Amino acid sequence: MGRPPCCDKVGVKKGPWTPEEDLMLVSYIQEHGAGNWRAVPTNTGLMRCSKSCRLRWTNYLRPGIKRGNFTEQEEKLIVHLQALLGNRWAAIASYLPERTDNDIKNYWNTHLKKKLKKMQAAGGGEDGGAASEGGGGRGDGDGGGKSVKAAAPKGQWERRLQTDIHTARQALRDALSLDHPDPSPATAATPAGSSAAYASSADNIARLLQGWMRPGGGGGGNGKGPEASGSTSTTATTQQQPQCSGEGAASASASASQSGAAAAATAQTPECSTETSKMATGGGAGGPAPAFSMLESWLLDDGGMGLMDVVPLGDPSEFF
DNA sequence: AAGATGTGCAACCGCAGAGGT
DNA sequence: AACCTCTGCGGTTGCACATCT
Repeated sequence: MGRPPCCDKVGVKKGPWTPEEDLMLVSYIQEHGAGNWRAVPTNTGLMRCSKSCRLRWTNYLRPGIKRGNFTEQEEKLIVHLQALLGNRWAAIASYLPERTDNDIKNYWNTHLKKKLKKMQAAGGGEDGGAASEGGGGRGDGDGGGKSVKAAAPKGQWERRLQTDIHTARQALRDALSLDHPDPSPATAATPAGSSAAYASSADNIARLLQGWMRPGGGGGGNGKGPEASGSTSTTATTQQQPQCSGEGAASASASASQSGAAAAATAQTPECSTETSKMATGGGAGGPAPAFSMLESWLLDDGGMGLMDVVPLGDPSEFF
């Protein structure tokens, strides 16, 4: 008996999401929490496949997602991790809690791959670490990925990470030491044009999210945080972050970029931008997943405490 | 100014693993 | 133990926007 399709192909809407659909999805998740995706289309009346809803949420609407403007530091991390882990974007994304695997994957395919190729063509380039590490195995990342795959059962990337942890540490140390502590210039250097593309009319969604994230409960809707399981761990992390509406706006708005609306970026409050920059420098006290500072302290801590010692295997993101 | 080409991003598809019955 | 359903992941595609001629 063949497996039934995840959703009926007939009557299922495809293509870009409209702000209205986003709203419906967000308000549903707000009430019921993320999860049980199967029920989402039925309960919301969305003519979307459950998978599509989940994807939309995890890649886009979920609070705490940073979009565009990859910093140099992030870039290097990605390059190194890709060299180590291959195209295991979800695993890589767990090191960058504010980024989605899709985002990282896209960024790799559109920017980094070319960049590395260029560097290699130029004879190594400044990012020697990545280039050399990637060297043979990189290619399209398949080499690395497959070799790792062969070593361990698929879907058990946490274990593989644990196995690779020493190499990963080394690579991360390289990546971070190559870097200037302040990533912001890279961000600032990015042409405003691209970020403007994220402007949208969906700031109503942003407001919705804002209102949602404010309650002291620490976000995550009803605290269900169903996505906190397994490899979607990044979600759990980001949901704990004190949310800045700007972030929400940025995420919620991208769809709107397709409907060509106005700038939701304006919804960003001054405090929020401060928070955001704090996050960027890893100096954010208290809340916002200072990924890099944590990474750095982890790296600096040579006392033999592995990442996995700190983070329960099932949810590595809690480390951040 | 208009058309052609290139680039980037959001979304879809199919497969595989995990968990439940 | 076997089967079924749901969820997550990675690869790929198509569209919209930007840049160039």
